[in-house]
Amino acid sequence: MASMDALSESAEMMIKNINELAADDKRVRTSDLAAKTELKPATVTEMIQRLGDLGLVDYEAYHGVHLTKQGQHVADVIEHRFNILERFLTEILGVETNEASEVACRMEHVLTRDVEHKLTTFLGVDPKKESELFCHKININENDSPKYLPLSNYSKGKKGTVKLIFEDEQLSKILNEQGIRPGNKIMLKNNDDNVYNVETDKGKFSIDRKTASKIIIQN
Amino acid sequence: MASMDALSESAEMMIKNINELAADDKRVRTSDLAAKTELKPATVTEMIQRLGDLGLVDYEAYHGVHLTKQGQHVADVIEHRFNILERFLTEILGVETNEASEVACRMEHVLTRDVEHKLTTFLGVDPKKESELFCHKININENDSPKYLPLSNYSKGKKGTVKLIFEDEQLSKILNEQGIRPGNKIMLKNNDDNVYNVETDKGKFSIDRKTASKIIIQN
DNA sequence: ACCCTAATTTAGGTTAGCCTAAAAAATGGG
DNA sequence: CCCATTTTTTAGGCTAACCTAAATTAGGGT
Repeated sequence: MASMDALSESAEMMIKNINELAADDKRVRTSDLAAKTELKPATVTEMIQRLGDLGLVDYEAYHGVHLTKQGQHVADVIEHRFNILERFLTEILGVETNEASEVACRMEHVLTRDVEHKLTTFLGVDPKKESELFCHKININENDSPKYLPLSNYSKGKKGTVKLIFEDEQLSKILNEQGIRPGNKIMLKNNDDNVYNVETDKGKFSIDRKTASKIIIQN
Repeated sequence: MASMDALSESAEMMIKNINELAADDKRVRTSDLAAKTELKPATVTEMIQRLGDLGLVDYEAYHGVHLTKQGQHVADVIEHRFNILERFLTEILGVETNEASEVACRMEHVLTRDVEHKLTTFLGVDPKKESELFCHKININENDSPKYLPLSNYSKGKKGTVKLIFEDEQLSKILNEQGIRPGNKIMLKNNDDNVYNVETDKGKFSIDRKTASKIIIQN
């Protein structure tokens, strides 16, 4: 499989754009790609021919392109990298949307798989969902993740110690009574998008996602 | 001035390497740059001539290069971007050092000023500068003999200024973001044996005792 | 079915960024 | 102070990624 790392930024951008223009499996036309990428049609032709040689697109002269399975995989990876970078820039750093898009669009080409995975974990997306994207499974190593994480980013079964609870005094009091307080042990039993089921020495509790994001745990 | 954004990654890398090889204002030799960049000497010559045309280096045939004021500025920006990216990758994401360096080295060329600043803020003050700040400020204050106490020794209702946070870099970053950082005001609202409820200009937080003991406050 | 237009490709040019090989300049030991 | 060795530059070549202009093909309207 043509390793991603071998692809130039231009090539990756072309694949990304092909993917974004591909409506219900239809072949994407040269002129549409030219418009989207702001390149001249002749340049697009040259590029998609090269991508064809690499087996990333199915190119037929005068009849546009279609991503191959390999090409689709590359597109998925790029798209995911763009999304997490954009989320990081806007949600965590507070960068304005347009600028975040632009920067994410340039950074997406230099992320490694490991950094991508760790950033994803940091942002709180279930890494298992992510791993479906890849043919070969990522080994989700327990001890290579960041040491301090919001409860909302914890994965099922993980245990840790509460370090810090943000913001809400009222809430803090309630959590306190349930044994969720700085210094105490906590374990995330399981969760879905909105509900985090945890266990402390006081028993079992269900916490909503927003609240969970304010509870920092040390593993 | 030649806007940074106009520079290619290669050009920026060359400037970075010139800067790193420049010992006490001496001119940097082509062969040393070739060794460091793993490019051929002929390629280095070509590049530094182009940088010379851009006014970023002072190039004299057969006598190496020296960064101009403009070139030095570019080098400083790149270096700073590299440092914060590397710190983010290692300290926040937990990426292994070698990989963090490599990724930071590729990302440093695509950061905007705004993202650079926001990431810097996110990471907080450079720990080295932090300790300087600590040393300088100790004697500046107060008719009252200033007291330096760990937060864990503070009594209810007492206000003070955070001076130093010990030991834990990871945790330090988190505290930093919440306004618990050297120089900032903090107030202990109340506490029991294990939980310290404090207020800063960023809001209210609960901190465990062990953590509180690492936060030194000046009243 | 044919032609015209729009879409596409080919042909050929440019620049940055790399290379090798050859020429030129610096340098230092006798 | 001279020449042999090392360092640097020049000359010339290559590829990716862009371009324009010209040739080619596709496809719709009559």
